[in-house]
Amino acid sequence: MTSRGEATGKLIYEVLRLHGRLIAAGDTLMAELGLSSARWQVLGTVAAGTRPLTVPELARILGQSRQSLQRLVNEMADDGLLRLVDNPAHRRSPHVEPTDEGRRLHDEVEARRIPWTEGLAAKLGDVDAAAAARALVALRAVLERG
Amino acid sequence: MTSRGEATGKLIYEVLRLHGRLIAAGDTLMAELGLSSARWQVLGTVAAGTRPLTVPELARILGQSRQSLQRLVNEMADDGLLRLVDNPAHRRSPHVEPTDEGRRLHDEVEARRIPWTEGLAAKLGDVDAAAAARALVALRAVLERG
DNA sequence: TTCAATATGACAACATGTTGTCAATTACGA
DNA sequence: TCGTAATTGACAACATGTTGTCATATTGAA
Repeated sequence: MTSRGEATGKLIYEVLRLHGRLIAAGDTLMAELGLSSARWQVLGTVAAGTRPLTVPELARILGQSRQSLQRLVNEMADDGLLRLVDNPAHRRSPHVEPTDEGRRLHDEVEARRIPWTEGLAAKLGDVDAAAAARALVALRAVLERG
Repeated sequence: MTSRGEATGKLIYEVLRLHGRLIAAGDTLMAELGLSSARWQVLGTVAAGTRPLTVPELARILGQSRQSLQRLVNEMADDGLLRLVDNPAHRRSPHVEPTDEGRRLHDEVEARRIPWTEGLAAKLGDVDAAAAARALVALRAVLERG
């Protein structure tokens, strides 16, 4: 094992370890809103997007299976957070949009997420989060290519 | 939102996006061995450890709930991969150890994981994976404290 | 030593994620 | 244009993860 290999393996291991703690923290932070981490991730992606997305596109962005996202989106639509609107470019695959209630909830998510993130950033001191994020983007790109 | 906050938020978002792809890649890589990502993570942590671990310790290391790990460990013990041995320091909470079959499987996991990781590392070019891993460790430490 | 707080295993209910399958639609090259 | 390959939604089966609860064991402070 080369030292570069060791470092990459460590990075992957840390991504796996961090994930559970981020989900737990997110669930706690948004519990008052009745939103799970899975749901505010979807809401955030849909609400922040500049262009409308279909369910399969959402799944690719979030790195999950098409079927998982389909079910989650259907449930969130049933709950009045999302709306499926005609996609002129594809008769079968509608665009996913937040409803007014979805947008309102997303605003509340952001109102909690931003100060929480700022708190983390402050405690991170001089850690270069931007460089780390770029490394993760690069790793994701490699995984998506191969 | 400060620029440090933005960077931390981006880092968190990328951890969430990357996780699904790593699980998928791991499942594919180890499918021949009949091991899911959840199982080879447990096997790796138990097999690599210098000291024996209890189920709650494993859960804390992997960032998951005690109950999830308990079930997974019980199932893997039923399948002959793990063994629960008396813990002199705690009558109720036994140590989790790999069986011979578990160790053999772990060796095969490593025989697949290492070249796969080296391949990723090579494709990552001059990305500083070690620095990124240190940033994730720091972020995890902050989450675990707060 | 005693006793309250904490930790642990077991179980249940549920949310979230995976794969596989199928029919229908869409995309694309010959 | 035609025909095949890829995409999509729906459904089912299952793995993995969460929380809550309970009884029991362990720990630590008075």
